[in-house]
Amino acid sequence: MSSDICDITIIHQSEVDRVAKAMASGPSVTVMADFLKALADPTRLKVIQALRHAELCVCDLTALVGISVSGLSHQLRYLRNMNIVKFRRDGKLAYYSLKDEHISQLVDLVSEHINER
Amino acid sequence: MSSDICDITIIHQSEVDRVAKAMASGPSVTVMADFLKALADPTRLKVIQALRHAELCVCDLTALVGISVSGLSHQLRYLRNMNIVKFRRDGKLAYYSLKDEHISQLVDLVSEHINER
DNA sequence: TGTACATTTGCACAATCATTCAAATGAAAA
DNA sequence: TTTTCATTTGAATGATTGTGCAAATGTACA
Repeated sequence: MSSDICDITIIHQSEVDRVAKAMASGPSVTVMADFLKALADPTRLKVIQALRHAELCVCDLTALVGISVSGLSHQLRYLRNMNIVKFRRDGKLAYYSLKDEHISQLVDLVSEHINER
Repeated sequence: MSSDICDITIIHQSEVDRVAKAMASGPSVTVMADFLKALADPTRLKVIQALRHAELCVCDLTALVGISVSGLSHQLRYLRNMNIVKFRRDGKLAYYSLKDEHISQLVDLVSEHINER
């Protein structure tokens, strides 16, 4: 059983309908992809891994991550906008830390997944 | 207490050392980032979400994802290389499915995280 | 064999993005 | 105030990547 819609050939129409309905619930893939994109970068991942162990200022993070100060600052703003990290200012220094525990869980799950192959 | 190394200013040397040591264990951030990158795209996420509900052939996936057949094929190869999906051939059709349960867990965790804000 | 259809592949292009440099801002000390 | 240092911002650039088109491959059927 097959049918044509807008140049797209659908082989199993009923299955497609069923899956399409199931996919409709839950957050949009765009939002999810944007969030995952925030984690899918070596520099940002290093920042997150570092902040799991301590609250750190920008220049200390720079040493740990191995990037220019300004490059790091760009990434920190990115992570701030995505609600992944927060910061507080103490004199001349800005201290960054993780915003909540979800991120740690996710990173752990990814670690496990990679170790298990 | 501060010191200079290669133009990088470290403010809290002992903290940096401690965190650097803690970060050394576990899979490399590059590998983790590559894996996350495979999920951090709306098209690929749609594919994954669809395959969570059924094993599907390429043309059915095309209809569900809303992309050209060749574009989808490129992404499927990508996901295959990353060991995220597998496929079997049945006559002219290629049926794709998720390779293991880790991916589903991860997607669920991301969904939850997004819903909780 | 040749035809028809599903899928893959190679190439090209537009868009996104991570990074650096230079300049600006914030904040404390002199 | 001026100076000094930590951090942020804006602009520019090189690299990566998601996508579609056209051609090639795989597979079954006539």
